[in-house]
Amino acid sequence: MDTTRVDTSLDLRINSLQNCNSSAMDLRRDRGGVTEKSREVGTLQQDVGISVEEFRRMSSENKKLTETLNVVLLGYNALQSQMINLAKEISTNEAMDSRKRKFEDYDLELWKRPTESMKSRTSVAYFQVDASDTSLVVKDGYQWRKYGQKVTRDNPSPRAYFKCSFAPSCPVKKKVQRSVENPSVLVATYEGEHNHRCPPQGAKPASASPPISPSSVKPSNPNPILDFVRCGLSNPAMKTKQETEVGAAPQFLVQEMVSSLTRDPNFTASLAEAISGAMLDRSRTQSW
DNA sequence: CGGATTTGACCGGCGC
DNA sequence: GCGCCGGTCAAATCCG
Repeated sequence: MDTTRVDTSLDLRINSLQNCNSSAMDLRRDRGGVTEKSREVGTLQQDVGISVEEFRRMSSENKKLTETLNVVLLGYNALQSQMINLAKEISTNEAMDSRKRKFEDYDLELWKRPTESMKSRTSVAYFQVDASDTSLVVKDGYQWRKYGQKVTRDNPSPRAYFKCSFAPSCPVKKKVQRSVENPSVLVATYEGEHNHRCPPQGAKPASASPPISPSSVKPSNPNPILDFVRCGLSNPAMKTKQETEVGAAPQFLVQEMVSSLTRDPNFTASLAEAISGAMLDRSRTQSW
């Protein structure tokens, strides 16, 4: 985008304002004398004429800028739809086992229907812990009762199963397992929604810190996993961090997709080409 | 002693 | 039908 034009117009606006101000000051200073006044009126008329002309020029520039912005927005929308189509293709065509495929279809569904999916009952959170810490306890504001532990096939570290301590009145469950990629990270999968507020903090010691950003956990993960925490909102100690994650869930998904796409040199080149092409076409058709 | 945790057994879904 | 696997149950054990 041609930013120099914007800067010029702004400067002109400032200069014209300065002219007006100085003229008004001069008028106040030279109250006596008709010839002085008539000379001043002539100067003011000149200033007004210049200002109207500048105003027209600025309006014209604004119009051009608005049109350019529309072109950029159209390109953005086209790229966004291409991104969604690409995500669909990847999820359906890639050769992977059925479980992983199901998971990605679920992710795609989240992408397509974010508002409905945000109401879904499964969520994932990541907790930074000491790699030597073998306990699978995370500090998420709620009290849990462990009811099982299993070693799963895809992860050598055991998976712990927890129920909310308010069960059976509260049906929420969670699974906690150490990340395969990063042993110092616990992955907590929550199922269901709490129908009560968080118990007071300090009731039960826990080893892990509050949830952390997944982008700092899985920098090499090419497949973004929806990460948000719905519980703990009523707990002031947890509120700031977790509210951020809840609100930023769709934003995080977008950021992950953008970052994974920008890691792709082909996509970056295509994007740069598309934008520069659009800009060049625009500048050719417009008489700047 | 009561609540929480551990751990082996059991169950159901799914693929072959 | 069988085996695999994830999830759950429940008796045993631990701990404050």
